[in-house]
Amino acid sequence: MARCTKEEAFATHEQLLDAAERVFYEQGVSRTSLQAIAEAAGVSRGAIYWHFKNKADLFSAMMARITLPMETTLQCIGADDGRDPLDALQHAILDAMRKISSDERTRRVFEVATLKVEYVDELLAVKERQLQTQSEVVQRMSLSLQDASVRRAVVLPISPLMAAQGLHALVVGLIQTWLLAPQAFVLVDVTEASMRAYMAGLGLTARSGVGQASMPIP
Amino acid sequence: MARCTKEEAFATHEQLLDAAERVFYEQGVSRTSLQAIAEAAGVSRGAIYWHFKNKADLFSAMMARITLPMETTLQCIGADDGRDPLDALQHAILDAMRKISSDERTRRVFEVATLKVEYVDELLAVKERQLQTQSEVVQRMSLSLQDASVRRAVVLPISPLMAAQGLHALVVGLIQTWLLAPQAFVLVDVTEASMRAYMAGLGLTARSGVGQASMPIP
DNA sequence: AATTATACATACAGGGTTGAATGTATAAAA
DNA sequence: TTTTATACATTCAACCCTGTATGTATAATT
Repeated sequence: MARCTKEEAFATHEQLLDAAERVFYEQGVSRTSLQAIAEAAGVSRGAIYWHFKNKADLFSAMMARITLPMETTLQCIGADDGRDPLDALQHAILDAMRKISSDERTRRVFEVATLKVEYVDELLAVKERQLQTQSEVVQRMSLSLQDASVRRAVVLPISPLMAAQGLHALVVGLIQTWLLAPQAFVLVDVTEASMRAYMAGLGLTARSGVGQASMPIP
Repeated sequence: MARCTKEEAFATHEQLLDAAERVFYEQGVSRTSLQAIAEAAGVSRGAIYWHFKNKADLFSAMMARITLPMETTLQCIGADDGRDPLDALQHAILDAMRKISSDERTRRVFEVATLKVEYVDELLAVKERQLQTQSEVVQRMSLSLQDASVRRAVVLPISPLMAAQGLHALVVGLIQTWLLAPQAFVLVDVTEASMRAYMAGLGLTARSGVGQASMPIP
């Protein structure tokens, strides 16, 4: 009830997000009351309304805390100018898969976002953000694939955009199906295998060496 | 209020499912009350409780009406003994994509199942059914891919199971991303292109001819 | 023709949730 | 040191939804 220091306020802010992750995961977003989250965080409902506008705002903040770091990582795959773009892309994807597999919290948030929330009304804004991010990711993938094809002096059998859309769908689908049945397969392994096959089908093969210059065929 | 004939009762049963599709699509499953569905169907809430146990049962029935036909279709891809298994598989997938793209109702139900429902509590049973179906589909895909590799006398670069899991993920991901942004790409086109690339990466190429016998390399 | 089960409609009880309004002790500002 | 804005806690009003129980007209049964 008493006013606390700024650090303490930030702490309860994080505790609320932590609690939201747990309770949303257990009960789904729509069935959890702000009362339940407040109790899980050890505060009153008033604290939630102080830090967040409503449940949608809280959910959005919970999502942002997990996805923003991953998105900024994805934004950088084009900036690594020295490395081979295909290697960078594949490594970034595999790193993301590793994180989803190993980090319990990341996995929980992804499961909530995929299976335990309804994107309607106020939460449509979150869906729009995902859509925006998705569009940017596909765009970057498209550029990386085209760059890789140029470096390898191969002609892609399909347009770079379609190739990127397929690759992105593959990644999204792998995450989705793995979340539905995590024991069905090892996410990183199947990702690596299927992604390699897909790349091979595009005529793109991984380069083990790093920093190789563009080398047209003789 | 009055008892009606069996055909009329079946009609209201279907009307309730129709109304559920519409209202669930507009408001999401958790936010729609049975009252709203009853009104949309032009009946009272009592009618719903007569035909269905509760909202979860109604949702499950709505899903089953759309997915059961598609599932039975998928079950048959291994039974077409005459045709090349790869062709059959690819055609079945493309047919499903065509249906999702063209049939408004199918698309709505898929969108509800993907973006507008939370798989918790009573609805976990529906998730389990999806998981079961998914497992069977992957199994069939695995067999088809292996069969195709034998007929073509090629060695798959990865295990048939992993290849099937990747293919299934590709399909699921294409549906998911397309539902999120239907105007972003043409579902059937990108599916055909990316699936062809994936198959090529597995060393499998489509056979235009039908009914060709197994032909080992000379 | 009488009975019975059906296919709903209506009424009822009960409970949980939201958003806002208000209270308050204290950290921070002046 | 006084003031003020902060960081919550508590209370309140209002609403809607669910499940069940009951009513009832009629198709189907015998």
